[in-house]
Amino acid sequence: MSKKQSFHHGDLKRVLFDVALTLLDRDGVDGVTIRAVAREAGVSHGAPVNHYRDRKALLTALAQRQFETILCSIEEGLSDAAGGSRVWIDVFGKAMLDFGFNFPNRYKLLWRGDLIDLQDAELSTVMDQIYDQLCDEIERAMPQSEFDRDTVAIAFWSMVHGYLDMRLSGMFVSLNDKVSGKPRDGALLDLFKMLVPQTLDI
Amino acid sequence: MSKKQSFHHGDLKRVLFDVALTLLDRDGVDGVTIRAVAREAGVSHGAPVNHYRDRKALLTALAQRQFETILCSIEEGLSDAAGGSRVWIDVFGKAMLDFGFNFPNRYKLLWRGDLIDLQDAELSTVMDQIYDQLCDEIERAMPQSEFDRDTVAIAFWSMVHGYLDMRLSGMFVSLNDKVSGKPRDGALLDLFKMLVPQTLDI
DNA sequence: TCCCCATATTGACACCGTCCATTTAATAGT
DNA sequence: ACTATTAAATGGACGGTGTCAATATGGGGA
Repeated sequence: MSKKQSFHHGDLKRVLFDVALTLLDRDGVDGVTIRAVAREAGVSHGAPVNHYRDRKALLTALAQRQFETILCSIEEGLSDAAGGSRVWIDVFGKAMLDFGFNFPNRYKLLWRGDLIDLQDAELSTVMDQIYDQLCDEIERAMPQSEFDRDTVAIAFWSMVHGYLDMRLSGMFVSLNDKVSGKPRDGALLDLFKMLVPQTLDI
Repeated sequence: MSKKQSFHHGDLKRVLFDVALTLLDRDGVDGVTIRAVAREAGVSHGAPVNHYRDRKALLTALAQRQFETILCSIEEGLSDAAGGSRVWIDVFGKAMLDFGFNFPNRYKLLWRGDLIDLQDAELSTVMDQIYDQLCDEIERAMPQSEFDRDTVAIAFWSMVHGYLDMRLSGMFVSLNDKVSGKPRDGALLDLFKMLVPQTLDI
């Protein structure tokens, strides 16, 4: 049996993870500090090191889990709407945009290469899975085109991520006032969806 | 005349700015700390507050200057290559990509909405100038299209920024190995350039 | 039952940003 | 020319952070 549970605190690792996620949502990544997490979990500031080597390891675990969630959301969307050739744009786009707008702090963490460990095996695995899935769908949708899958995938992901990053960092708000509420969430996807098929002969 | 120069240190404000920029390039934004800048400038850690209210003010000044540089680069590019209807894609794209790859730490600072003051008047002014210039060129290139200027501008800027952000944060490197050196710098621009004119009837 | 060892505690160190009282010295006013 | 004003620089303090090391604790395997 051996419930793999420590002595002092049930399993502290899970508690630390959950607390960290709560703090991330509430205070942003700056609020996810080793000491704050420990405080909120009711343990001393030195306790977490037994479960997460350092802050970067904790944040990496958080990020990895979020990528997993996104991947699930994508797979779910793909299986639901199996069909048309341009579905991948909606599925991937919706998965990313929904996640980003619903959990801005979690989304922003995903791209803080300075705070998470990009060499982490589990993290890069799930990122690869998302990217490969995207490429597969593109390949399936347009077998032969003048641009290879990678270029289309990167262009698409770049646009979606760039849009989210600019929106979530508050840049658009401070740009021209005209832009503030301008881009209907799906506008960019509509644009990309109309652009790609016509030129890349799907 | 009153050369507007302080007593102890020539003009410390300029020195602080220059030192901060050097540290930014060398150590990233995390290295641009009030105390480090003061140390490098040879003054006490309390001195900078007389010229920059706090760290955010210093970083905002840095960011504002970089946007100015980019704007100049764009205007220069536009006046040089006055002509074709798709020039704006190359000019804006090249300006952003060149700046981003040449000064990755400076570029990344521009989008750290948590570290700079987005309400700053001078900062938002120059950001508006860049955005307006982009919209003007789009308007000039395609007077009537089904998508308004703002949508095209945001789509384009989103793609360029997203690409840069993902490259500079090291994400692509850790993604699929196939992607590592894959996207030739101009590939995305070529893609966008080929996409837009065909659909949006320039 | 007893001992081992993973886990938790506590304290230390070196940073950081920010505020404060104090000292400095350049300039303005007489 | 001398003084008063005032902006600018100093040094110390406070509370916060990450990380490390020494110590205490107690559950499970022998």
